[in-house]
Amino acid sequence: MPVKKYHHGDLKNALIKAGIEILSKEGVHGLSLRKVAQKAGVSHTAPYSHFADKQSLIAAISIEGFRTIYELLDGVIQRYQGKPLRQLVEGAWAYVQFALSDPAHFKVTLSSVLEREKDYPAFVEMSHKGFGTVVGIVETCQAAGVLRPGPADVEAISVWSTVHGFVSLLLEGQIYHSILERYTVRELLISCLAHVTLVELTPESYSEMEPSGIYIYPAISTPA
Amino acid sequence: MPVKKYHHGDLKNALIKAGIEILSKEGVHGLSLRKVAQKAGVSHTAPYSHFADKQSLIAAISIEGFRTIYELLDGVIQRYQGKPLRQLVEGAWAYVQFALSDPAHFKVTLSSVLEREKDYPAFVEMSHKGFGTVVGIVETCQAAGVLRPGPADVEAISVWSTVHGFVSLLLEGQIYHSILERYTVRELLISCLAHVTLVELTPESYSEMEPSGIYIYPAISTPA
DNA sequence: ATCGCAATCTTGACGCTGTCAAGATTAGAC
DNA sequence: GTCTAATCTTGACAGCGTCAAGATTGCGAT
Repeated sequence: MPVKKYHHGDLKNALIKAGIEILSKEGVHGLSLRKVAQKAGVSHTAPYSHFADKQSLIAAISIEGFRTIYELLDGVIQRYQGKPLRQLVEGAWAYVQFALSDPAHFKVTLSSVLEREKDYPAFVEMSHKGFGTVVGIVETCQAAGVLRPGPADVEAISVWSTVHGFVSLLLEGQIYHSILERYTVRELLISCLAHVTLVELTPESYSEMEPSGIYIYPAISTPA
Repeated sequence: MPVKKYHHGDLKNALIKAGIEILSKEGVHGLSLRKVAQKAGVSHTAPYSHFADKQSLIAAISIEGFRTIYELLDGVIQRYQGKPLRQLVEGAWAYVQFALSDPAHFKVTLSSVLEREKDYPAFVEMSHKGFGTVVGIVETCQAAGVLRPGPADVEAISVWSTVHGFVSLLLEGQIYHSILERYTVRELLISCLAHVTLVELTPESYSEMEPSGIYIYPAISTPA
């Protein structure tokens, strides 16, 4: 633990971390390179030794977002070995949880402030890794008769589109009180997922068989 | 047609129009109040006579986006009277077309740069109107046995989530070449929609019965 | 008709932003 | 121990959103 050196030692990661924190607290609007630098205790141009420009820092933050999603999904797969439907539902739920617990980070990661993804191969790689995990869950579900047969990547797009669309609309306030008064977010998610599954899936039928969910992110209560 | 007066006459709408154009050409990053003002031929603070701040202009631009979506959906309903499945598929397709033809405007409209929607009642009203149209299509489809029975607004969320999620992932580059090489965007959309419908729906079965589609927005070819 | 007011638009300024140029500091290879 | 490249700082610039003050003008009341 160095006290105060000219060379920071691990400034790059410190900047990414500072950026994610500012994003969480102040939203995408409050994220500036100068504030990130200040938070890391360096001058306002120090970031340029590690990032070509602001976009490049944002790309790094997006990568961390995808890494989080990947790790959440991977954790779900481990936790529900041999239970394809649970992997599907809880994987989707973990995705929603992440989005609701850190909306700004989620938006930056997937609703991307980031143009020209092609310039950031590390970003592409990590997002591929995340998609690959979804495909894996889909394949497991197909083998178990939970999802339709067919090309797993195409099926994965349908599944991911549903979940991602739902959480996007939710974050953008496009799902209104008149609905959120009657149903919890989890029930609505399951209602969406019920369309893609071959087996019967309702909030009631699923909740009967589910254990108390333990998640990294605290449950977000439905706004009244 | 006034030539050049001190008072513009219809500056508010001119600013909205200029904003949408800049958005289309330069993306959300290139949208600044000063540039919008310049494009409308007024000084850099003139917009403040019509909009409280930048957010307020963006809200107006979002409203126009929702209006466009609403009109597209309404046009589809008119064009396919008595054909619920077509209303569903072509409505979704129109949504995708708008998003692909003007990604920045679509993103601003629905992936919203706009926080605190509550401060913009006109925005809320127009987005409600759009959602109401979706609910209408859903009800028609339910009556025809094309969609599952149940609360139409909940079903509408599932449908809209699927379509919106698909187009969002597409715009963010999250649907990869390995898939887009094999399928057109329209086929992938229909594949997603097939999950929500009760009737059989495949790109092949649907395309056999579809007329050559005429749309306001030109078809976007699938990137090779 | 014109007076006066309120709406509209301009000029000027402020602090904040991303980015570039030039120089200071230091870690690590030889 | 010296040299070099990586790292960080200081200073500057234009563009941004926004506020304050003042100029211009359309329009209703008189």
